[in-house]
Formats: sequence, C-alpha cells, structure tokens
Amino acid sequence: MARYTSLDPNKYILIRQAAIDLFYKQGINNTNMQQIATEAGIAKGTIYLYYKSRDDLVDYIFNYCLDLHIEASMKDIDLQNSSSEKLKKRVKNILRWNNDYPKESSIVSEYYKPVNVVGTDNVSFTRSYEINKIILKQGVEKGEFKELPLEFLCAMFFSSVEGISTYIRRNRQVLENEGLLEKMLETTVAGLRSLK
Amino acid sequence: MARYTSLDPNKYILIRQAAIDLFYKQGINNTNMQQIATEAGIAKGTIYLYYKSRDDLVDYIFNYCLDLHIEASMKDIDLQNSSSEKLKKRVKNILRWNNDYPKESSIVSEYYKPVNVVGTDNVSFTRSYEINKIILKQGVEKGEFKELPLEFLCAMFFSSVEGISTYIRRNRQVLENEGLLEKMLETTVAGLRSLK
Amino acid sequence: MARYTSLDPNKYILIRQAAIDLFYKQGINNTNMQQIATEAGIAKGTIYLYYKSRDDLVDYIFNYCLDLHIEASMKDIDLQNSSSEKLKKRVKNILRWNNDYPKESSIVSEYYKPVNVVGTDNVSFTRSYEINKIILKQGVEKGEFKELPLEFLCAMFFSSVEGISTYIRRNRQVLENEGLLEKMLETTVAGLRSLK
Amino acid sequence: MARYTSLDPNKYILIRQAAIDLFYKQGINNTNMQQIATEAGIAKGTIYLYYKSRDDLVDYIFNYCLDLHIEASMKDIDLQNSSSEKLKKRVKNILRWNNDYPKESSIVSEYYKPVNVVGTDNVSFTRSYEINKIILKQGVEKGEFKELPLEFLCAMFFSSVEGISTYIRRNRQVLENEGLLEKMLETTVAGLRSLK
DNA sequence: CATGAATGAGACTTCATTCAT
DNA sequence: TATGAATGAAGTCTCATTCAT
Repeated sequence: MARYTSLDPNKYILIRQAAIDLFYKQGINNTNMQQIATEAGIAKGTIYLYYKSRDDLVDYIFNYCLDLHIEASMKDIDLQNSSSEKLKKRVKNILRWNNDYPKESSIVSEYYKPVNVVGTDNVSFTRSYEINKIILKQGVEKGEFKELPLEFLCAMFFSSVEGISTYIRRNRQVLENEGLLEKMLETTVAGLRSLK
Repeated sequence: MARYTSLDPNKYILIRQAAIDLFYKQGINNTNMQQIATEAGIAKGTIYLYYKSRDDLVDYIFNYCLDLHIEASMKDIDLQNSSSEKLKKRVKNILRWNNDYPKESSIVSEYYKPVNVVGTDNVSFTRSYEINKIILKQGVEKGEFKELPLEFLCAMFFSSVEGISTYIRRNRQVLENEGLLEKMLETTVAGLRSLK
Repeated sequence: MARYTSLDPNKYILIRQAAIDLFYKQGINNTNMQQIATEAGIAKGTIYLYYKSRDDLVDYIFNYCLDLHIEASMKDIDLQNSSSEKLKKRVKNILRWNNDYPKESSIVSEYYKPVNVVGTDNVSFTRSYEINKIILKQGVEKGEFKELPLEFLCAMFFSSVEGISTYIRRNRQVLENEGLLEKMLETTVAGLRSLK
Repeated sequence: MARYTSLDPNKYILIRQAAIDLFYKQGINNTNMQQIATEAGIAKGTIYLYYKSRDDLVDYIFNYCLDLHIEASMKDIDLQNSSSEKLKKRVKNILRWNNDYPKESSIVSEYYKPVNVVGTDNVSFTRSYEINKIILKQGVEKGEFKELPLEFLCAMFFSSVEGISTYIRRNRQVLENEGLLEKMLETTVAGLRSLK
C-alpha cells in the first residue's frame, strides 16, 4: 500500500479520481482499463506504472475510499460521553460524509458485504469494525449495552449503519432536520441498549 | 420463472444445482458456462437448451433462491400476535433457512445490495421488502413501533436481518440456544419499538 | 440425386417446400435446420433421413428449382422458326415462370453466379447453358448470329436473361403488355444478331 | 470509408490484403477471423483494433474493391463522343481492371446480385448503376438508344457487363486482340441501339 | 420411421497486460 | 517515464449432426 515511489504523485490521484468517477457512474465490473486511462487523459500502459494490476487498482481505490470513510467517521467521537453517543456520532459523521462524497461512499457500499460473508480479509473494513468493537465493548462493560456476544453487537450495529445510510441517501433532506435525524440515529443503538 | 417446455425437468435441476454449487464455492462472476456444464456432467451447448443465456441462468437461479428464502420466511407468521412477533418469527425462519440452505442463502446474500442502493427492480427482493413494510405499517398504526417514516423502518429492519444472519452464519450453535436466540431476535426490532 | 427410397415421398416435398419458403423469405444462409423442421412440422432429425446433410438439402433444392426453371423454359421452343425466336421464346417462358414461381425463381437467382465465376460444377446450370449453346450454335451456322466465339455468345445471352428477369420482377405489369414485352425480348438477342 | 486513426496505416492494408487473398481463395463466408489474422501474420485481437467487427471488415473490403472498380471504370470516359462509345469504354476499362485485379474483381462479383434483387442499399453499387443511367439517358435523348424504360436499359447493360466479364476472365487472351475485343464490346450496347 | 435432446467444434469478440519505441 | 499497438487467453453463444428411445 506504500504507493509513493519516485513516480509523479499527481498521476496517482489522476488515475484514482478517473477510476472513482467511472466506478460510481457505471460500476466497478463495467469499467475497463482503457476507459480509466481515457478518463484520466493518459495512456493505458501508464496505469501499470502506478498500479500493479487492475485488481491492485481496485483494491487500492476501495481502501482509499474506506480510509476516507473511517477518518471522517471519527471526528469528535472522543468528545462524546457515553458509548451510544459515540456510536451515534460516528453514524452521523458517516451520513454526512456519504452526502459530501457520494462517489467514494457508493464505492464503499458496492464493496460492502455484510462484513464477513466472505471472510473479509479486508484490512480497512476490519479496522472500521474494530473501532465499533472497542466502543461497544466499553458500552457493555459500563452496562450501557446488553450482555450479548460482542461480535453479535458488532454485526448488528454494522448493518444498522448500512440501513440508515441507504435511507438517507434517498432522503437527503433529513440531514437538515436535526430532530428527526436524532431520532433515526437513536434507532441504530436502541436495540443494543440494556434494559435498566 | 417456471420454465414450461418439453425438456427434461431433471436437467433444469441438474444445471441449477451445478450452478448453485459453483456460485457458492467460487462466486457468480468467477464461474463460466463450461464449468457449470462440466459440474453438471453435460455439454456446454446443452445448458442453452434450458436457459437462454448466461444472464438468464443467473437471474433464474437468483430468483429461485430468493423464492425459497421468502417462502421459508413466511412459515407461521400469521400465528403471531404482535407485529414485532411476526417480524421476529420471520427473522427466525430466515436464520433456520440460511442454516439449512447455506448455498442458496449465500447466493441471496451475494446479490443483496442494501435493498435499494441501485433501486432494486428486482421483483423478489421487492416482494420481501413489501412483506416487511406491511407488517411494519400495522405495527406503527397499533402504536407498537415508532412513528418514523415507514421507509426508514423498512430499511432499518431489512439491514438488521443481514446483520443477524451474518452473525448466526458464523455461530450456528446459537440456533440451538433458544434463550439466547430469542434475545438476539429481540434486538432486530427493539430499536423500532415505540417508547411507551 | 436418386432420392426416392422407401421413405415417405411426401416428406421430401414437405421439407423441400418448407426450405423453399424460408430460403425465399430470409435467404439461404440465414436459415437453419431447426427452422426448416419447424416450418415443415417435423423433427429436426427427420430431415436427415431424407437428406444427407444441410449442403445436400441446399443442393437438392437448388437443382430442383433449376429443373423447374429449365423445364418451364423449354415450352414450345421447337415451334419457333429462327434461333432468335427460339431464344426469345425461352426468355419469355422464363419470365412467366419467374412470375408464377417467385420463390423458386429467387432461389435460382440467389445461387446464380455469372455462370462460371466459381467454375460451376453445377449440373443444372450447365444444362441450361448447354441448351442455349445449341441454339446459338445453330444460329451462328445459319448466319443469324455474329461469328463470335460460341462461349462468348452464351455468356452474353445468359447474362441478358438475368438482366431482363431483374427488370421484370420489379415491373410485372410489362408481362401484360405484349408489345412492350416483345421489344424488350428483342434486346436480349439484338446484340448477338449478325449485321446483314 | 476512409479510416482515420493513429493506428499504423500499413496494418490496415496488411489486414485488408490478407482478407482479400482469403476471400478470393476460399470465399467470404468460408473465411474466419483467425485465418485472416494468421495470413496477415498478426494476432486475432489486432484485427479488432483496425476494424470494429467482422461485418465491418467485410463491408469495408467490399466497398474498397468496388471503389477501385468504379474508379478504374471511369478512365477517359469523357473523351468518348457518343453514349455507346462511353459505355463501351467503361466496359473495356472494367475488363482490364478485372484482369489486373483478379482478386478484388472476384470479390465484387461474389457480392454482385443482379443489382437489385434485394434492393441494393449498397452505396457503391448504386453509384456504378447511376453512372450508367446518366449515360444511357443521354443516349436515349440523342436518339442513340431505344426508347425503352430507362431502368430496363440499365438492367440490361448492367448484366451485359457481367456477361462479358465472365467470358473474358476465362479467355484473357482476347484482351490483346483489339479487333475481337471491339466486336465483343459492341455486343454490350448493340441490343440497346435504336434501329435507324 | 420419427423424434428432439445432446453434443462439441468453432465463430466472434473483449480486455488485462506487455513491451518496443 | 509515457505510450498505445499488439497479444492471446478466455468467455459466450450457435448450429449441423448424431443417436438413444
């Protein structure tokens, strides 16, 4: 993944952006190397100077998007008091990022397979997953969340994020309705809350 | 969906099963017609007597799996009293079906894109979605669920099912632990419940 | 070509007619065995009881059409006095046959390659050609036609027939205008006439 | 028709020539892309850099040959006085071209269907036909040719050209016998001449 | 005799990757 | 470093022909 060698750093970005645009517009599987090169305004062969193979490029782009996604998701998390506030903040950040970066966000979603279906050796996904895990674990320890297997809570929360993301993508105006948004965010953790 | 011809009905099943096995083992996109033919013990050309094209075959198989999934999911739903019981029963049925039909279930999941990412003109998916919608609507009307946009409740519940399915696929033993299973099922609807 | 064995003679005709209809409608190369079988209302395999192969069938049909063409062309030829009258009579017969048997006639034309381009081992074509040759030879001997190589006269006359046929196919009404038709027929031999 | 790209212009010719050679030797329909590639000494895929599809290649080659044919046919036409001299000159040009370019000429003939059998949306064929039409029309107006429907004269003349071409292809030596050749050319228009 | 399901060679086309310039 | 022409493996689909029933 350490991708910066002596090659022109701008080219990495150029190619990446061309690929992202096309992946968003027509899907990853319907995009070929020639199209990416054309979109980037370079020659097909040049792509191979920057990326080992098509798979390498796709992987890189996916991880790039996921990194952005994760980074955005972490903003101000630590300012929150409770575990559920932390999680909700994280979801909120993701929803806003989805809205601001629809292309990158759609690529993350295209790749998304309920975290584990296929074993997910995907590092970034795992990273995102682990973040939730830590927060959820703390929540369980503090009695905030139900005492259910941690992996279960992770799976449930993880999929909730997909659920709310899906809805908000089609109903963007909710992002401007703080009250409603808050209620919706609440549902992503409500099911996990322990019953006092 | 049903294929009416004078061709050997067993061949349909033979080919279907070969395809399902391979799709499960290596993914839909990594499976070609020759492999399916070989797995089925027939000639490549024969497949085309039974299915118009590769796309036709894939579509058919996906819908076949989804139909099984939906049918299994409906068992005894109407015996349940509340809307949440109905939904939980539905999830439970799905979890058992996932366990009994891991291949078919994995194909449904491979195709699954958070129902709507791309608009889902997929009839069967829509059907499954609509079933939830009806139950959720009744739940809202009876004050059982929160008064949030119905589509939102649908999206959240739909993704919960993916979440719990994912977990149970990796922790099958839970299916035999009625108490724990019940608690987990509860989380799929808990977030939607109205706060009395 | 001796095609009548113990098989049902009607089937030969059934298949032949189905093929003729389809060849006429969609061209020889765009017609496959299944279509012929379907059109004939029999099974694909049955065709092979009557014809050795697709090529055999096409050949047979072509020769069948050509035989009809030739037979029709000979009517009352011997009632004519001069060689040119004989030839013109022959053309006239052909034009009427073209009109009465548009399908068979179109098949003859589809196959027609300026008699020899490819060497024409085609027996029937040769037969038709030989008929002209005999008449032309007599005409030359009687001083009616130019003293040019006989093969040349044959080639020219042969192609004239295609020319006038083409025109008449698109202007059928001429067949009812005896005066005009006669003038046109005259042009098919006029070029060959010796200049007294 | 002309193919403007940055690709190697020699390759166009290389491929074209390989195809022409094979089309001539074994017919268009019996020639596949692999054979053309092999004959041209390149890879199958390379052909597709230069021609969109097999149909595109065949079309292109046919039109290329027809263009050559037409261009050659026009040489010094306008130096002729009468319409029949013009037509005869045209035929003469064609005969010489046939002789010099037997392959290209055979391809034109393979495609040739008595101009109109199928309606001929073929641009080049139409072009050749229209050239004759103009000359024939003038001839009719000047009283040189019979007052028969112009389309009829066209059809007859057009087929004569096929007739004489066929003969000369097999009797090339006639091309060196100016006297005999002239007599033969005369027969292509003699039938159209008005009777003074 | 008749059937039509089965076969598999063969045709076209795409596209990731390489490499000479 | 950049290019893009060239490659050829791989994939889909068609269809003449065969053969068990």
